[in-house]
Amino acid sequence: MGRSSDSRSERPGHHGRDNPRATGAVRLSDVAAAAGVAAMTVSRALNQPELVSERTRERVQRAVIETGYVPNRVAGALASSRSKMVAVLVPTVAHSLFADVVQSIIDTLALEDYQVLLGLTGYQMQEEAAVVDTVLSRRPDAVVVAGTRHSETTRARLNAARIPVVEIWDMSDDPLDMLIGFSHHAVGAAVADYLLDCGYRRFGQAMADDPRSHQRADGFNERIQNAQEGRPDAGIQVTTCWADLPASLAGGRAAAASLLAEMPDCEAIVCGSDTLAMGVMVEAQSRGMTIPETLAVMGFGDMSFAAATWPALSTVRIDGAEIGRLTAEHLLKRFNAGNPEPVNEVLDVGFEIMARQTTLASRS
Amino acid sequence: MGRSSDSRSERPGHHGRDNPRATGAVRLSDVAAAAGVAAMTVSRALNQPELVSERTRERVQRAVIETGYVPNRVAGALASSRSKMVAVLVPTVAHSLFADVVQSIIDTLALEDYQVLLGLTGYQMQEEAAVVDTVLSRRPDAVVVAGTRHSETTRARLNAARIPVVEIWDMSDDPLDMLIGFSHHAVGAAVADYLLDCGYRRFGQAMADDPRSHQRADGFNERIQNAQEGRPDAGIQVTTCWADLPASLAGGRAAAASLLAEMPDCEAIVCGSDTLAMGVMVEAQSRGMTIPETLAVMGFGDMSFAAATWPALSTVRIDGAEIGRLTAEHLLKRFNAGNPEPVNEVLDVGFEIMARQTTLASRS
DNA sequence: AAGCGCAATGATAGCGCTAACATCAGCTGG
DNA sequence: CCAGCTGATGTTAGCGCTATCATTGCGCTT
Repeated sequence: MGRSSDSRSERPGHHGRDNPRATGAVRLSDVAAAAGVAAMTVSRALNQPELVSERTRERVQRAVIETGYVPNRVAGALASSRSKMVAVLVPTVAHSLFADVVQSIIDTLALEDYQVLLGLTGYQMQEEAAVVDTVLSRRPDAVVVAGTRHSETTRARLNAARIPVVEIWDMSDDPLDMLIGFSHHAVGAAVADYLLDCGYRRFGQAMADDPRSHQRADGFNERIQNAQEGRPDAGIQVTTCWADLPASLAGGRAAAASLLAEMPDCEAIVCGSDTLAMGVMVEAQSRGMTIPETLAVMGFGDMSFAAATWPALSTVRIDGAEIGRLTAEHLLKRFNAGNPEPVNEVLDVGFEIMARQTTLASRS
Repeated sequence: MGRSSDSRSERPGHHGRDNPRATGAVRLSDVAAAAGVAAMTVSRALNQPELVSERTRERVQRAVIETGYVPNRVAGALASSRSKMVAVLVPTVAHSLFADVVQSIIDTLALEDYQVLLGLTGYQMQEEAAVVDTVLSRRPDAVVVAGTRHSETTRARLNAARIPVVEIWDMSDDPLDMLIGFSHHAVGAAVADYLLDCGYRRFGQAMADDPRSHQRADGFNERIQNAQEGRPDAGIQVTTCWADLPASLAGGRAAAASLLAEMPDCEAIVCGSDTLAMGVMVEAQSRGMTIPETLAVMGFGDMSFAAATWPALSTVRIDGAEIGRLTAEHLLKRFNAGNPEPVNEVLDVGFEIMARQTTLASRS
């Protein structure tokens, strides 16, 4: 059975690598030659194995290992117009909330061999527009973007791309396509309800100066307004301090100092993030104020350290991993259904108030 | 000056979009037609504007806006074998240390319009090998990978790719190419020196069970060994407890409980991360132990909350953002130099012991 | 035995871009 | 007055893969 490669004049020793534009890497055709089949058969054996006989599949597999072939998905994507990439755009990843979402999206998409192109938008719309253009030039199969407030250009470009788009982390009545998030406005309102219920009346707000924090502040303020309209003599007061981005512990300390200067008898400070809340606590404790007796503190995010501060931080829990998982699962479903049409669906994953020790449930 | 498009029989109304494989998106040739130049000229106007006359450049610019053209970099990458993508592989992004590095890499690379393909390797070598193969199939212009311990396949594949590789976050004498990080072993030794210096003798270790933590533990133990050889009667003891991944507050509590059970008179607990350290503190405080008087605690990472715990956590500071920036800058330099040859260089960015309140500088 | 369906494989023609070379006008200098 | 250069632009031929259609061989029906 010695194989006779005698009369094959096609292969003159070097593998056609005399072309100056070739990359030098092993190609599909090299594997095909090694396996003694056509290039197309190798492509199928790798991408739709069920269409290839077992015998051939094995031969191809062996040839792949033998040649050390690493598929070129750039070429594949061009030919098939499916890139198996999902662009994920978040303001920052150096913040555990978004990091959780990203981690969970990547993990879930990896199950079906999709990869993530990560773009950081900062907190500015203009930056977002630029990043959207850049990632769309990679022809991703879908885009995940944090937030619902986009510039007109951004919306137009995303629509023109005719790929699934998932907006996350916010609520909106008018999604571009799929929307998975929670209402920041509702969070603010729920926090207001909770604290009013506890009996607090004189509030400080230490918020980061980004759109989502503004929504939560609005929700909070509206609910406070309502409460006041009911009983004009309730004596409810709110003072707000906007901290610079990115939200930091130092920013929280500064905000607390400013709030306490303006409103020395402040009873509770509502914070835009757990990090700011920690800063507030440090500042208060450094002034000898006891928490929660003299000053209550409320965070946002339920970051890993929140349960471990002393006293343990009351906060609002958001399940970023869940948002990420749902997002990825939705996309995989869409991909497999082969339907790029917008679904115009909204999924509210909600939130949870974690009443711990920095707020007093009933201060008589 | 009405332009006469009379005798041009080439364009029959529809723009050649009858081809079933065309994506329907605006192409370079559409822009070229709109601008009245050749496709190649548009390509140059966008990518090497200095080669095109100002008049033409402006006309092209106008045509791009008019048509809403978004370049197809998949095709561009295939044709030029430069993808303008950098693959970044880290164990996880849901950990502020790595998140800082990733953030900083993305931000810096964005300056020259490079994008990041993010891969998560978990903490397992096998996973890493799979992820490396997947990302290499996208033909990135460089790979950044956390860690220096790779499987043989991984090393072979990275070498075969003939692109710059930067290993980060660890030290090694034998880098694949560029290496930017710090020595975990040295961190362990430095922590041991510091704590011995403070006067501590009976140590617990609460470490996460990953390779880097092992290196730090080894460094710590070796230094302790040395100290003991000098004076055999010093009475130095070390007990170690390995916590499950991912490192969590709860894991820290459990580890502390286990260590204190085994070594009730433990004086100081060295932790694999700030998160574990917080868990240890919570557990200790819940038992009424005072920190640092009864029990000292040392963290690792100097995460944002470390300075804000009560008492403030002594820890080891790593500048992830700096590592990321240096990595990205090195790569940009390599890209511009057009040199894919390995440089075999090692850059140690070091670390800093942050002595705060959970350790006592001189007890006794 | 002819006809059909089906599974497996092959040949061909692009995907949308850019490298490499070709062309062409305008200009210089001997 | 034309070879020789320079700068701007055009033409051609792929990059390495996959969609699509064509081909082949085999078993089954009637």
